[in-house]
Amino acid sequence: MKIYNTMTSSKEDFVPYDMGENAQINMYVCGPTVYNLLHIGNMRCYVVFDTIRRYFEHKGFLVNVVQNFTDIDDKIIQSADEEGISATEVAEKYIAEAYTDFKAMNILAASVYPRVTEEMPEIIAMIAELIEKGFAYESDGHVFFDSAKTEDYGKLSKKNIDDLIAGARVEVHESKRSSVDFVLWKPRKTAEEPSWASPWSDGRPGWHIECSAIAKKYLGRLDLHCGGEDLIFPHHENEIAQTEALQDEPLARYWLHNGPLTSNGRKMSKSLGNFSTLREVAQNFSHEVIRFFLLSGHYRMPIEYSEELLISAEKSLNRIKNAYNALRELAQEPPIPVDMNTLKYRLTFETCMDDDFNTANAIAVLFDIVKDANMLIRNLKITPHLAHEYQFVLHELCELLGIKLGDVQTLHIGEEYIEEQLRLREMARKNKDWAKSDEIRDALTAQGVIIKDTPEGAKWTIR
RNA sequence: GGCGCCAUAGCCAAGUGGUAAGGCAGAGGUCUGCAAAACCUUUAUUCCCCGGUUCAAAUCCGGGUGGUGCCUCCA
Repeated sequence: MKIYNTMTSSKEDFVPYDMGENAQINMYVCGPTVYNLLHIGNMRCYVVFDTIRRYFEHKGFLVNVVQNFTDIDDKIIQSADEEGISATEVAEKYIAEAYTDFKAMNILAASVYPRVTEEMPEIIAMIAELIEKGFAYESDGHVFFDSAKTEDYGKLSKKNIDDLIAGARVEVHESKRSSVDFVLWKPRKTAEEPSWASPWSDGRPGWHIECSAIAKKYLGRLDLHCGGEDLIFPHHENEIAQTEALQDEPLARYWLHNGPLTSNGRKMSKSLGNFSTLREVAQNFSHEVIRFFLLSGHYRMPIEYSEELLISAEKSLNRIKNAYNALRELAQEPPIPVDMNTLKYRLTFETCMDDDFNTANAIAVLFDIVKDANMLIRNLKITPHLAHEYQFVLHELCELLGIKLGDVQTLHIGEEYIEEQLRLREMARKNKDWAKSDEIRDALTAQGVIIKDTPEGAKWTIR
């Protein structure tokens, strides 16, 4: 299995710490700051790493996933002011919304979702240790990490300290020794602001230290550290500096970063304002379509978002669903499991995924299955057992990508109503009243019911 | 200014040395009352441009051009 490691800028063979039977691998995913609904660009990260997690599980690993929630931060305090509620209430609210979105996107639950506000003892202890060992200094209630004390600061993002100092675009905080130093602890600005007691001031942690402390507490040794590529610098670089100042082992063996979702060529972000929340997109497209869309390109490449491209993705996924439904109607449970005829698809699928999780190629394999199955059906070469086998492999490989095929979606009209309308349409068709027949069909189509006329009569499926 | 990444058909997108996957859209045909779904045929002599290496380059090297990401106590 080859994985692209940002640290070495190359694809490497995956070698976990634990190599035994039922080996466990530790995976840390940088989670969201909860001050708003997640947008579809945020979602890409969670979908990508959920897919990777599923694939590791398929390979027989027990995957221990830890994903944090940053539940205290300037933006949360700002949202609280705007919404007239407390920072805690803002965080609670958007954590609940995030769980709803994760579930809707069929993202498997992490082992634990630690919250920054509940990890203060660990965070404060880690800062204290950094000061004690000379890697951090206190100044006026602040604590800063002293970048000059590390030997290889910048190794992940391939930056060097001199360039960073030369390129500094923002006025350096008066208490900092160097523009490259970053904050570990900062005092509260107002008495109302949420704060925690510490040896340095009543305040709260900087953004980077939380992930280091949480990863250390819940995972110890990390096989994989994952996040969006915009986190490489400074966030992940700083995590490395903090953690590796206190231990000999690297913070993580493999660093995985997903590419951005773009809108009109620019990274979708809250600051640019060019974002669509998942909720907004989900009004027009199913979550399966959104997930399929997000996996249609390689995870490290940018993906352009537009309604038009979602429509294209929807049609593509429908091709798979149509074949799946056709197979399901023909399928019959085999007495013994067989995969002689479909083993080749599994093997090709795995070859694609083994190559740095190439979901674009893996999806092409799904279309191979669809093409071959459709041809067998068309040429009446399919047996009930073979139909079952094809249906099974299609379902299983889609499931590996987290894409649901078989689930009936919510309809706003009842089945009895549909059946009744179809009876009326059948009568109209017998009388060759095509206008009436088409009118009924169009009405049902508008409500999301697709009618298909077959020799055995009309059949319906949900769009 | 520093450090990266990207450029493949109308659109999206794989492809890191051996002669351009896949999907969407389009065209023609089969099936159908018409549709839907499906099947068949068709759609890049060529991968941003210019040089170079090689028997062989979309792939490697050099130089351009265009786009974009990061360089904050932003996330």
